[in-house]
Parts: sequence; C-alpha cells; structure tokens
Amino acid sequence: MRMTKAFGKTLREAPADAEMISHQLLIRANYIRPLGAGLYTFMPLGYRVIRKIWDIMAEEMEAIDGQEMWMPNLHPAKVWQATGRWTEFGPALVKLRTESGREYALSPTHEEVVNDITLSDIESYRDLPRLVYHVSKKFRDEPRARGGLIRLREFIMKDAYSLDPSEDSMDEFYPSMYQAYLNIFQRCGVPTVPILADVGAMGGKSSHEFAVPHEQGEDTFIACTSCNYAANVDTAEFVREGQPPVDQAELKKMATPDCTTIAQVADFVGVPVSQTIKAIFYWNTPPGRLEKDGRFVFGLVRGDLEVNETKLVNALGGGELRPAIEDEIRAIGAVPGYASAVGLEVAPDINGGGIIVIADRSIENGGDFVIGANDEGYHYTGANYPRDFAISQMADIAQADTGHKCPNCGGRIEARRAIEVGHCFKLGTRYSEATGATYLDENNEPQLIYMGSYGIGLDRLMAVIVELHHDQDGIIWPDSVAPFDLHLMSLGKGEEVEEAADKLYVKLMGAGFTVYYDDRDASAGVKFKDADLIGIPLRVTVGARGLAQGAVEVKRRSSDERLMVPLDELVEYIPTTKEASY
RNA sequence: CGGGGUGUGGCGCAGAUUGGUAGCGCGCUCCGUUCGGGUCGGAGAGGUCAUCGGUUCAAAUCCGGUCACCCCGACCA
Repeated sequence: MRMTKAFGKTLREAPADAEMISHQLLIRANYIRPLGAGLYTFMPLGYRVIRKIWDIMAEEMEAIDGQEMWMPNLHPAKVWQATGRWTEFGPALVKLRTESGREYALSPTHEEVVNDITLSDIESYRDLPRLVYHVSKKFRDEPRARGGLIRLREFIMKDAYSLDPSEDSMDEFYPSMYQAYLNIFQRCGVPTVPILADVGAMGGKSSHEFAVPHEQGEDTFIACTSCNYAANVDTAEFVREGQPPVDQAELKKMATPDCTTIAQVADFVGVPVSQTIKAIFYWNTPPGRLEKDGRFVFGLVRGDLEVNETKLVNALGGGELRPAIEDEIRAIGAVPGYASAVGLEVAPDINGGGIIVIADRSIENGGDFVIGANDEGYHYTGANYPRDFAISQMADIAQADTGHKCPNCGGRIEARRAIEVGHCFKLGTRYSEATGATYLDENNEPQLIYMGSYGIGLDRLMAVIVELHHDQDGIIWPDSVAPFDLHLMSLGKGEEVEEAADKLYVKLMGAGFTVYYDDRDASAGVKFKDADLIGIPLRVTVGARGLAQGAVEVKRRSSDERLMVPLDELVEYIPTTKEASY
C-alpha cells in the first residue's frame, strides 16, 4: 500500500476524550474513527489488524475441527422468545420493530440461531459432536460504552458453538477449546489468566473467562498468591475465618447516637468491625417479571465484608437487583442506619411469605455481634445467630478480597483488575430444553443436545494488544497481527532514492511481504514519527546516504538497533529478523 | 439509573468572571525554502460558537430546557 493513496491520516494529537492509551494510539495512528458512543469505524489499517486476528482464530478453530459459517445479525423475535431470552436477556438486548410491524432482535450473541439450526440439521447421534464458529457483529445496548474499543455497543466477536450428545462428551471436548483459546491469545501477544466466572445472562453450568490483568480493566478477579486458584470476583469463594464465642453474651439494647455506619458503630461500641453485622437492602425483580411485582430483599454480611450483588442475585434465583429506596426499607419495619433482622417477620425461605433475609455464611464465623435495633439511635450488642434472629436462607453473598483465605490451599488471595478478552461457557441443555432440540441415540431414543459457546471480542482484543505493546512513540505490533510486514520509506527528494524505493517496493511484494510504503513528499522527521506511531514491526529506510553504499537501513520497531543491509541481500535478510513467537 | 465534567473550523485549545458580532497552534490549499527524527517563511480556504427557547438595542459569553460525548459509581444503612 502506497501511503500517498492511503485513506485517512495520522493525528498529532488524540481527541481529548480518549483516556486509554490504546484508544489514543489507535485513533492517532489512523486505525479507527469514532462514529458515536461505543461505535467505531475500522479504517483500512485497523481492518487489516482485525483480519490478522481473525486468521489466527480461524487456524486454531480449524485445528480442532471447527467449521466457519456466517449467521444473520437480524433475528426474528420468535427465536428469542422460544428460549425465553427475549425478556431474560435484559435491557442490553437491542429490539426493533419495523414500519410493517415485524419484530427483531439485533444479534447480541448467536446461541438462538445455532439452536434453531440444530432443530432441523441435527437429527442423529451420527450428527454429533460438531463445532461451528463465525466472526460477526454483536449489538448490545450497554449502559455505558467506555475505553475506546474496550466496551462497545457494536462489536466484532468470534463465537464458536459446540454441540454434543452428552454431558460427558461436552466435558471431554471442553479442554481442547480451552487450549485453543490459550493458543489464540498467546499468538496475539496477550498472556491471559483463565479464571472461573459467573455465567450471567448466558445461562449454563460453568464457565471460564480469559482475563488480562490491567489497571483500567472493568473486571475484578481473585487470584491466590500460593496456588493457581483464580476466579472472577462475582463467583470467587474464600474461607470465612473466625469462630463463634464459646459462651454467648446476652442480647442488650444500647444507645448509639449518630452511628449510622459500620465504622462509626464499631468505633463507638469499641469492637472490631468484624464483630458487627452489616445490613443492606435491595429490590429484586425476578426473571420475566415487572419491577412493581418484585420483592424486597434484606442482605446480611459480617461487618468487615462486602456484599457481592452478582452472588446475591444468583442466590435469589436471578432477575434484576437494585438498591432499595428509603420508603421501601421503612415499609418493612427496618430503620436505615439502625437496621437488622432482629424482630422482623422473616420469611421461612426465599419463596415464603414475610421479609426475605439472605445471610452470608460469615455471620456464623463470629458472634456477640453489634447489630441494629430497628430503633433510631439504638443497636443491640451480644447478638448471635440463630439465637437472636431468623433468616430465610444462608448463602455465599460476600465478596472475596485481598487478604482473604484461599478456598483451595488456605493461602492468601488477592484482588486484581483485568480486562476480559474471552469467555467459554458450558451451556449444557439450557437452550435445547427450551426448544426441544433433540437427536435420536443408538436406541432410537430422543436425547437433548448439549451446547457450549465460546466467544472472543476481536476489537477488544485488538485494544488489549495495543495496551500491552506500545511505547511513548506509538504502537509496537507483534508480527502476528501487524497490518503489514514492512514499513518502507524513502527519504529525501532525489530521483535516485525515489526510484530505488519504488523498485524495492515492487521487489518486496514480489517476495511475498506485505508492505506499507511511505512514498509521500514529506520530511524525514514526519515519516519517522508516523512509522513509530503506526507500529509496523520492521522498517526499511531508503536514503541517499545508504544508497551510496548500495544499502538500506533496517530497524525493528521494538528495538533501537539499526542495521545497514545491502540491497541485494534484503529479501533473504528479512525473515531472519522475525520476532520469536509470543 | 445516580454523580461529576465537557460541547467554539478536521484535531488540540483560548475567548465567558466584566455581553459589543470569534482567535491561536496543528492539519488543509498555493508559492518559495529545507531534505536522516513532526524544517522555515509568506499568502489563503474553512466556524448558524451542540441545539431550542428566554433576557437584552446587542448573547459564544447571562438564564432555562433538550441533546451528545467523556469519567466515576452501579452497594455497605
């Protein structure tokens, strides 16, 4: 590609609202252009990178017998209604109704489409197992797009779908996909940490997330400092430390004026925060119901811990969760700032009548707690479960955090921020059950099909690559995903130089290299700066100085070394500089 | 959804407190100059100041609504 014909140009300054380095560099270097919040155009250079990533994924998918196909992005409402996700998916699902009254969803993912095909094309155990994948656009009305290519409303995803005859078969296949994912990220120059994750809106029994540790990541995961335990904070377990007292103190009411926070109460009474119980209030709207038909939920955790809302919503059986408002809290007889389950009419279980109280197991790891008295300005001391109050259900709703005890080895865990680049789900029969997707086994018996789904965001991955591979001057693409192999430039105006560079351009392409050729009539400084910014791995500079000796300068973007290589040895020399695989 | 911030040529910004009809740098066009790390000089093109309404003789500037974009939070009573 001749730069004099290139569409778009580099920018000296990034737009002020670009915060992440990948966002700034990708815009400055002419890889992407914004259209709206979470919506980007891939410029020719950017699209080439996407295609490179795409190719790597295709190779790894083909290697495990995956077959590439191409599915629609406009989905009839009925396929989403069939699986129940027309309502269950939540507000992120983009729904549209045409003038003529037809209803569609804009693909946020493709389980429904794959499932629909299995209904017609998977009939026999002989048709299983199968693996299909495609790379296509996904649409999600994210509440907040952010970080350039990190969180988009329209994005590019490689999603694979496995179809198996049984759970065993699915489990047996899963590791090969897991390994393929590690290979893909490795080849893209992005080391990932596979972590246990929450299944969220996808449904199914378990999943792994592939996380890239990063300060500006939107995910938090927990990793053990002594063993290899790693899990998303929304699912991470930890050992609750602490014992209940041998002799329980008496429950006593105590005046605690102006103590509406855990810290204030603990300080006033003179106990550690772990000897208090924190009460938090939510409004839960069960799946498929309207908010007004929701229910009040009272959460309890030991005072030194935090509630994890994802864990809580899972304990409740799903749906939406939002903080309760003061009126709702008072309506059940609790007093904000001085609330507890003591004296409330507690439901016997999560579907029973009364107030639903979900308690974290941590309230059993301790005792003689300071707890609200549901009376303005008063707390109880010496509160113990179950002696002094009832709950509806005990669950794991507390958030794991740095310093907690590892559930696997007993070592210490720590919380880290990360960007999620891929996710593998064992969906099981979640979709086949909803739609009756079955096959006939050897005994002529209908059996449900087991599905797995495996996604990677290409644009997000591209941004992460830049986050990991750049310096002050610009991007430093790994060889594997660079938009071009070589950045060729001519220096100075001399006819001799121009001619030599033109010849070299043709020769290098003839030798099978992809070449970005800066043939502009620009000063040396401008060309060098742009080359550094764009970040093609290998730079070949043709100047009068070197030409006098029949040589050109070769420099890797990732190194400061410059080498003069004789013109007639260049084509042979280039492959020897390939960066070792990542 | 809540909180904070920002909207002025393609990009980065000033002008607003003290209303008087818009300016700088980069980029772009043309001429010359320079030619191995964003050369230098000159001449130009380009803006209903996000939008709607209000106050005023007069609004980028003051007041109100709306929209868009960015950041933080989606909790601890």
